[in-house]
Order: sequence, then structure tokens, then C-alpha cells
Amino acid sequence: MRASAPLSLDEFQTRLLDVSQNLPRRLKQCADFVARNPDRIAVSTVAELSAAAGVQPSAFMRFCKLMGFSGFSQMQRMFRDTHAQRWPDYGTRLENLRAGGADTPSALLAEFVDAGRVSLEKLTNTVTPAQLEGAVTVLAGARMIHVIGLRRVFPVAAYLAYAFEKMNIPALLHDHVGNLGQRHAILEGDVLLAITFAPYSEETVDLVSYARDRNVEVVALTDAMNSPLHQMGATTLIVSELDVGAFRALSATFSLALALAVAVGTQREG
Amino acid sequence: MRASAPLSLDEFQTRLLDVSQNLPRRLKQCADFVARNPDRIAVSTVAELSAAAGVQPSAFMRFCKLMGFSGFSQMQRMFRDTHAQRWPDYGTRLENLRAGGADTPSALLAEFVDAGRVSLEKLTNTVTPAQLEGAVTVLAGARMIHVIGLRRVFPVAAYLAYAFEKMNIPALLHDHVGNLGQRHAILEGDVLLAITFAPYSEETVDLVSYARDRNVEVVALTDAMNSPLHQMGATTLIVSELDVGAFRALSATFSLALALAVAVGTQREG
DNA sequence: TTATAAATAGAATAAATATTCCGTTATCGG
DNA sequence: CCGATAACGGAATATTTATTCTATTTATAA
Repeated sequence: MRASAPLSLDEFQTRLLDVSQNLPRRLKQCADFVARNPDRIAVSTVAELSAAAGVQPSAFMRFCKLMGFSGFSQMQRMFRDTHAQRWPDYGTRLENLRAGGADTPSALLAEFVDAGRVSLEKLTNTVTPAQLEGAVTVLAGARMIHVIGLRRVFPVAAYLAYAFEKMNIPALLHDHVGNLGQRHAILEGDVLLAITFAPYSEETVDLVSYARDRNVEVVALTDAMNSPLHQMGATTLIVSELDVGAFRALSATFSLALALAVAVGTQREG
Repeated sequence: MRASAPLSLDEFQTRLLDVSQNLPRRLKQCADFVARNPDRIAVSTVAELSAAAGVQPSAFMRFCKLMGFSGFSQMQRMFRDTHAQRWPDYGTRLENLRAGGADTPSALLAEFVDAGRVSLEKLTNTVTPAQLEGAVTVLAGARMIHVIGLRRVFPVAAYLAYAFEKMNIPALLHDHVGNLGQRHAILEGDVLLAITFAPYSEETVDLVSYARDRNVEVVALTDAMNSPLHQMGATTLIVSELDVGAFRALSATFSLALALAVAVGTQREG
């Protein structure tokens, strides 16, 4: 057995290549199978994998050890961890940094950069081309687009309004400045573009409800399928951002919002 | 228990919505957690999931049955079976998004996601720990922080103001609502935090100039060393974002801004 | 308030899964 | 071809993980 187990997919593949030549028959079968089906390791049992590879479970175990793991479980853990980028540790990691005294500004920056990167990667998972096109179609057909997003997502709403303005698309930002209501500006044929994450801001949910009562279509940027906006029948795009401590990096939300805005602009011109 | 178990992710989500209202406390926690972390179900044990959701394993079991499954194992099997379709790694998914023509909505999204990722990676190169700490120190010593950022970077300014407010740090957003000037609120001992990218907005540059004339320190988030803000003697942090067409993804700027804000909050407390 | 039902936590049990062990079979150098 | 060594298969065992059960708590309606 080897001292060091691969800690990432890259390390794993390097080691796999290293080892793959001159392998006895059954171990070679394991190597080939794993190389061809890396996606199944995280979600299968040794019994299933070994059967699929055409070997005995014990042979598969020997392969795991050959790769530097203590056994199948350790190897599987590596695949599971890298698959579902473990964000529960995220909130606590900041705590740990703080506790450990490594709480420098640059460490914080690294956290936020990392959170942003992970969120961006997740985005490609949670938004399908079909959903995106659906949302674009609805928005492109609007007489006017009403944008609402308060508190922590207000910046997103503000940038959407800016982008629409730049492209000469009629849009109104419901910014609640001076506590003036703007809801009566929502007329038939308009569309409401609402952004809210848990805990869902009451004003936003209210406005969506108001719009639905008047048969105004709603496109929602939100964080989960059980968001109240989705339950109200909005065309929903899911974007899950990571929190770092009490704050949320909005990288993915911004990318999605901009893509949406530009796509709407393009479609209206064409 | 129910006769029919969901056979696909869509069916699952429909049933989740059906069921989600009026749920007792622990079951609601399960529903929320699952809605927010569907990707973890295939690769975790009941113990892990229930712990992460903050409930007992037995509560999680009740939730599975409520969803129409015979138990956790059957539910997990559904997730594992549909898992394979979503496996392809980040690069591949991005390719898929891109595919289908240059100006489909998903191709645009891929562009923005990629731009965001690149900007985030660059950020660690253009901002040194020393610069960051310098900026934090200046801001942490401020009596009050004035934030300005207009047009395309207004969202960043807005979020900074939000973050400072959350942390009980005296801050004022110069938002120019109603064209009211707010410059006379800038007093000795305050610090101005200015954000502007080329082409530098005149109002922002003016305000920085005003502040410098009164010996008020300025921290600048800008895009190059030859920015007018840097030339005026501001403590400068450089962040270069990529443009996609006429629009700029703000991923890196946001990450930097948040790190800055949280670091200031931490330093003031300590 | 009290009676009744529903929901919950935690421990006990059942099921599944990984891992080891060892007798047998194949491989390779001489 | 023979002896030594490595690889293998399959059953036995240890461990992990799901599931059920029951005493308590919490909510609900009379």
C-alpha cells in the first residue's frame, strides 16, 4: 500500500495513468472501468461496481489499495467530496479562520473568491438552456419590464435596470425610494422580474402576488424550488449562492442576470 | 404512505411543492434542506443529511415516506439513477451551454460565467495582501465611510452600503437620488470609498477631488494604476473585469468589495 | 383547561455493505 | 518442466447504515 491517497480528481487521474500499464488482468479491468465510468463511483457500492467491471469485490478492493487508498470507502469519500462541493463547512470555515487567528483580509478575500467560483460552477447545473430560453421569451414579449429586488439582492435589480436602460428596453426599477409604492405602474402585458433569496423579502413576495392576481407574468431569480415565487407560478431560474459568514457573494446571480438581460435585448431586436 | 413514488427529478420537485405547505417543524426543515441541496442526496447517508438539516435521522425517514418513497434508500436510489445524466464536469457543462450557436441565451450565460471565473482568478494577482490590509486599516479608522459608485458600478456601492449597515458601521451611500448633493456630509476624519472603472464617471472623480481638498482619505476600487483616482493619491485596489460585449461582469469586484467590508467590520470589533 | 392526536428524539434492531482471510489457480524465471 | 511468487475467487466477518419502535413532548380541538 501507498502512504499518500489522491485528494482530488486530478491527482486521482494522474495516479491512474501512472499505474495503468503492466497490470494483471483483473486489476486492469478495474482501472479501465473506473477510467471510463468515474461518475458511478460516488453513487455505487463495491458490489455494483465490481459486477459492472466483471470482477470480484475483493479484486476491486485490491485496486483501491493500489491507487493509494486504505480501501473502497476512502476512495468513494474522495469522489463524493469533490462531487458535491461541501458547502456546509463553509460557514464554519470562516469561524475556524477567525478562531485560528488566520483572519487576515487576504484570507477573507480568498474565501469570497472561492465562494464565487463554486457558485458559478453550480450555476451551470441548476439552470438548463430550456429554462433560460423560456424566461427570455417571456421577458422579450413584455410591454414593459418591472424589476424588483430588495436588501441584499438590490444590487442585482439595480444592474438589471441599468442594463435594460442601456439597451433601450422599457424597464422600471421598483426601488421603494421614499417609500413610494410603484405597483400601480404594473399594467396588463407587462412582466415582473423578481429577485429574492431566503429569507424571502416580504415586499417582493407581495408584489409578485399582486402581479399574479392581475395575470401579469412573473420571471423569478431565486434560490430553491420551494421558494414562494415558484409556488406562485413564476417562471423560475434557480441560482444557489454560497454564504460566507453572514454575507453572500453574488457572482453567479450577476452572471445569470446579465446573460438574461443581454439575451432579452438580442431577442427583441431580432 | 403513498402508493406512487416519484420516478424523476421533475416528479420529485412537483411532489415537494405539493407537500411543502403546512408541514410540522422538523419535516419542513427536511423539505427546505432537500430543496436547497438536491445534489447531496445521492452521495450522503441519512445520518449526514439529517445532521445537516438539523433533524434526527428518524425525522428524515418520515420525510422520505411523506414524499411517497418506502424509505430513504428508495429515495436515494432515484437520485442516484438520475445522477448520471448530470455528471459531466464543469468544463463539459460549460461546453453544452455554449453549444447551439453564438447568441442563444445559454451561450451568453456561458460567456458570462467564464468571464466571471477569469476575473476572479485574476483578482488574486492584482491585489496584494499588503494593499488590502492598507485599505482595511484606513477604512477601519474612519469616523464614517462615504460610498460612491455610479452607473454600472452602482450595484457594488449599494451592496457595500448594505454590508456596512448590517455590521453597524456608520456609512453613507452617495446615490444622488433626486439630484441632491450629499458632499457636505463629508467631514474631517471620514473616509471616502470610491468605485469607478473606465470611462471614469465624472461625478465620482469630482467627489474624490473634493475629498482630497479637505484632507479626507480616499480608498479606491478601480481598474488600472493610471486611473485618475490613483493619481489623486487614493489608496488603490486594482480589479480588472472582463467585458462581454458592452457589459461587464462584476463578479470579482463584488468579491473584493465584500471581503473589504467584512475585514473592516472585523477589525473595528477587535 | 383537559382529552386526544400528532410529532419528535433517541435508542434498539435489522439490513446492507465493506473488508479480510485463505485455499486455489495462474504466471514467470530458471 | 518445476518451484516460487503473485493474483484470484468466494465465503466469513466486521462495520456501517437504514429502519423501526416506544416513551416523551408538543400541538389541537372540545
